[in-house]
Amino acid sequence: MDPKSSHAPTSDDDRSRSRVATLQQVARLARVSTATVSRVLNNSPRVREETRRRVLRAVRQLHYLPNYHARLLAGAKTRTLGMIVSNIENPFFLDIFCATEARAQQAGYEVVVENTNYDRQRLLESVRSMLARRVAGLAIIVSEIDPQLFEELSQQNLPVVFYDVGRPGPNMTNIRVRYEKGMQRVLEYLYALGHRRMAFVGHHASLSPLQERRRTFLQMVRRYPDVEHVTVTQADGPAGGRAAMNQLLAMGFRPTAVVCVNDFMAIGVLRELRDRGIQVPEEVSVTGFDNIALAEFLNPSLTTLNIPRRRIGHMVFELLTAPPEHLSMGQEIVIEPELVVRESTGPAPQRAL
Amino acid sequence: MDPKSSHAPTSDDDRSRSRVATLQQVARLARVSTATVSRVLNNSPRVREETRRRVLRAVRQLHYLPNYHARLLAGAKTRTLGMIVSNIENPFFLDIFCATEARAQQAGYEVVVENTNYDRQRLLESVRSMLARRVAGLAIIVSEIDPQLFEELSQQNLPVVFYDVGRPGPNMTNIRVRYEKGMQRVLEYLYALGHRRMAFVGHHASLSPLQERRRTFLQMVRRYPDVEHVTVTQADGPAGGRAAMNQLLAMGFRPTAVVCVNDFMAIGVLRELRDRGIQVPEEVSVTGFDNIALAEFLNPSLTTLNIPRRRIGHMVFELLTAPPEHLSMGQEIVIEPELVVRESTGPAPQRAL
DNA sequence: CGAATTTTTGAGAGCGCTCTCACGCTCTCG
DNA sequence: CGAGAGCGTGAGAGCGCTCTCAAAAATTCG
Repeated sequence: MDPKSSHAPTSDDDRSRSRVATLQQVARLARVSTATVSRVLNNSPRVREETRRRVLRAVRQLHYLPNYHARLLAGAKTRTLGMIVSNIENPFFLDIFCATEARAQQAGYEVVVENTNYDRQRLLESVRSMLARRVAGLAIIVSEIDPQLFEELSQQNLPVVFYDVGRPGPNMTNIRVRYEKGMQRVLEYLYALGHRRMAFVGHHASLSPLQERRRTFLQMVRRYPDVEHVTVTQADGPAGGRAAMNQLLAMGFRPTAVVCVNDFMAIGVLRELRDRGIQVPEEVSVTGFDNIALAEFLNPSLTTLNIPRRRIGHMVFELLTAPPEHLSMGQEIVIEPELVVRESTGPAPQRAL
Repeated sequence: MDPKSSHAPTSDDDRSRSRVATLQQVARLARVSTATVSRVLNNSPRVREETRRRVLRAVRQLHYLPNYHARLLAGAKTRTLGMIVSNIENPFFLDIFCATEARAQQAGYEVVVENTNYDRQRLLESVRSMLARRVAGLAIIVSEIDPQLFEELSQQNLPVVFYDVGRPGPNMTNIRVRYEKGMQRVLEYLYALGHRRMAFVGHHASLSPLQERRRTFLQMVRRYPDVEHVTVTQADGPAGGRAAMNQLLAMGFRPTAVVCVNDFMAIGVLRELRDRGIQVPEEVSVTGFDNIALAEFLNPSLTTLNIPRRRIGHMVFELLTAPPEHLSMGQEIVIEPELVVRESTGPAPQRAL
């Protein structure tokens, strides 16, 4: 607006400069020092009641709001945690985030999330951004991973929690889900029901942890020499699941059981089967993984493996905020998935179609 | 650890102090001034190639990462946007966030979200926290609202976008969905199908914008004097929807159509009906609002009103980052929901049960 | 009532960075 | 060959806050 709004110091009258008030201005208005204002804002008890009131009045009058960055820079301790997830649209990740957030909120912390979309590059960027923010702790709940990451992270003196992809180290905790155990349970269960033609629906084959899951499926299924099997891979999510089921059928493979890498994809598998008039579970059984809240609302409701996301979320918070000596040596927390049987699975059909 | 780690300047040897390197240290190692390091880090072209390399080597050697807070404090412009939502677990909000985030990411911005859980107090806290962070723009996508908010916000010279609950003003844009238009369409549609006993499933009766929706339903339905109707209220989400349907039936009211305030709740309504063996849409029709991605994956798939969340998300980004003169006067963007007919609705049953 | 405490307050030094100036250096050109 | 133009660089002043240290004010007590 003002063409001659120069950068010259406006001396006394600096109202016009920055739109927001500073501690300095509050102090001036309240006729006290900045130290005193700071004390009031931080609830230091060593302030006379009358002074406190005077300061608070000035704060209100100027619509003062402390500058978070200045505060941190000046030495206040952060109460911000960072969390990086692969796909926040997948309820699995979202639930963990929400659980951590709830705990954090309660304890006066904040948590900022970033989404990588299963992109290694973005993971690196996100980590750097979190470090630049000087978060008090960082949770890395992703499926992609980069060896470089460990190096960068171990340099920092920062509590880090990994999910699945990490390895314990100084200040680093890893939460590991015994995926193979879960897979084994599913396969045993399906085999016992008579299934001998199985498909695995996965996503993002290029990422090693996800690759791993596919491998686990293959490994486990080979224990049953009489089981035919096939694996397909699509994008994470219902649409990907649907595409996967489509692809499977297009290949001419007609499984009696479809094992999905997670519930989110299973939603799409279920949908595609219904579209084609294939009955679940009468003709095809479907399983997921995670036990997202939605699983029991689906029609048919989904047989899956439970992963205690709420517990994990809380654990993440505990680990990130624990006094450093508690976790300086690094540890690994192991979680066993439990089979939750619902409507989407049943005995294999008597005769092949 | 070191009991005598005093605050005395450690002169040359300050490696032991802060764990992370500073610009200063990088400058020292590279034998240049801090200004030059800053120039290199900010890709200023006016640096000799050799100097740049020397600096970058020092950066790598020290594992240097700029301190975001110091950077901002020193005058760099923020590339962080804030978004506050009522319930991030509701795909409606999540989709808007993701759409905004995607655009932001692309343009080199970040967006930090906060979740209020429909809590007025938390909304206020979140807004303050965002202001303290000095975000470049703030999107308030919530259903609760506080008159005090407008005052606080209009004080700041900050682009703000409201969804539904705002009113245009200086630097403030409001995105308004013509809810009543949507409701009208649904009711016309259902009426034409012969429905004469309808229920409305809402949530959070205490919040005026949500109250408003219930009121809109009542208002619209009264245009049809021969339609019996009832409204119930539960928590947002599938579980709430289920409880609502349960409550409805427990009241002895047997609707032929259930109009849900959003898709998220409709999921639960569908589930409860199926549990009770009530056929959808043969015996009861169900509608949602929002057209979340899941709607078409449900069984039966959900008739709903589309709200272009992706478009809204992009719009939010545009509005928050537009040059100030473009929106200094405030505007209101109006969105018309469109009916999307799927499987969950059909003609009213011939005779009452 | 003055000394000894205790409580309340202020001055000022940073925190780690950006940015403005001004300076030195290398070129160009009259 | 000297003046002027550019480029590359360094010095240093903040940004808005917290915190230490010491001084000032209030309170207590012999």
